[in-house]
Amino acid sequence: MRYSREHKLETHARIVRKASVRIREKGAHGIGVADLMKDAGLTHGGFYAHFDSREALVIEAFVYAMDRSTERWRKLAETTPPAKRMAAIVESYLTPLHRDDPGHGCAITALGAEIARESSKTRKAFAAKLDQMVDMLAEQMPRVPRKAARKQALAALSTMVGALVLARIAGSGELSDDILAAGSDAALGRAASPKPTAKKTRPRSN
Amino acid sequence: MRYSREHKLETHARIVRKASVRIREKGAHGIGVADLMKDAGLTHGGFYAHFDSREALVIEAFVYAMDRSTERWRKLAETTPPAKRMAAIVESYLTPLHRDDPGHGCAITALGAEIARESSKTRKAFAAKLDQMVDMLAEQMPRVPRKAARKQALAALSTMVGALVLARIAGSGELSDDILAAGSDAALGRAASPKPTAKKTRPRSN
DNA sequence: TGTACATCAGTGAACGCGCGTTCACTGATGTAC
DNA sequence: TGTACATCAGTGAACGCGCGTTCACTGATGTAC
Repeated sequence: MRYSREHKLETHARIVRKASVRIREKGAHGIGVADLMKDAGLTHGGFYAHFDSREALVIEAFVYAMDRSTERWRKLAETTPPAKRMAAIVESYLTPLHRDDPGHGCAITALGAEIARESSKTRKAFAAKLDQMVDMLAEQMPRVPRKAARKQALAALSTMVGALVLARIAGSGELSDDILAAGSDAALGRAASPKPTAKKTRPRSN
Repeated sequence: MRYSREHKLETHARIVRKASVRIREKGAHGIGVADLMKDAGLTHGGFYAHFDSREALVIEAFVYAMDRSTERWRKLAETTPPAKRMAAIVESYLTPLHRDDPGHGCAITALGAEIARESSKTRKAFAAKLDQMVDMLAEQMPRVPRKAARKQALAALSTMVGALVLARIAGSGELSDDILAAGSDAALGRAASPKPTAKKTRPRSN
């Protein structure tokens, strides 16, 4: 063989890694095979030595991005006291930094709506990774029964994803910053209840 | 003129109306000019008698969709007692019906992430309509100061949009229904707080 | 009122371009002897 | 160990196709007289 087995795996991984950034930046259909290969330092002709189709790369790139997010959150949780874990995750998510750099951010926000329209195969790969991510989040809720923890995780993730989508639409002005703040408070149960006269909960210390 | 002035306005409106459905279904780049014109009962050559560019139609179609959503919510609010207005809006939003019919649903969820990547002109048109929608939602919160009402509206809308995105990724199984339920509760402040030992707030009656 | 003309929404062929994919070829390296 | 051969990741030209856009033309209707 011209190159060692390792070399091919490394090249493959590099294409996926670079593509996962560019696809999050430009959308699942926003960048072509030739440009993606160029980003990895190659020419487009070699693409099909690594992937059956463009769609196969999109799936791999998405899975890579989701695994990195989940892993980053797990590490963040490990180095944070249990009671503050969700807050640490939510607050690292709803930042101007994340809003302004979709290429290195959450793949759900960058690609979610688009992927929901892809082939059943692509959507299912996406759904499986989403499920893993929710499980990981649910694990960060100490002393909450598994089912309730998952529900809280789903609610928090919904708010996080929605707030980031809205903030990106709003650009980078005051409205956008307000959205990030409102999303953080809501995801952490700090927001005033929509019932107008409800008092704010004062959580017991733990 | 071959056709009356009215006729042209009607045709224009019909193209926009049909396109707004198809674009929400297929994505901002998911359907071509020829198919969009076909949907309106025309051939593609006539397109540029109505629009400067494809992008101009995308903007009009998006604006149309946002106006319809805002208007529908306003009407729903009018026929609902003040204390139940947000609940009525949220619960009509997070349904399997809405999840499974993006073409007639919320344009933010269907197109948000994609539009955030478009030209500045398109994104700003989007942001202006988002702002209007948030204002309308904030008005549905009786006896809450304007600023707090807007914050609550932003939080609720974030949760609604995020939950619908996640539900669409999840497809139509159990996970998907769980997401809708968790999103509804969270958007209405009914969710348990992420702080594990906090008591649920009992809102004063009003 | 009736007639000749001007208008322009709509048609359908054609354009140039970019895309995903294919293919014959290359040449550095692994492998067999 | 040294040499001849086989492999296959990567190259770059070419393919077919669909897209947004342009354009010459049509013909029903509004308008001027």
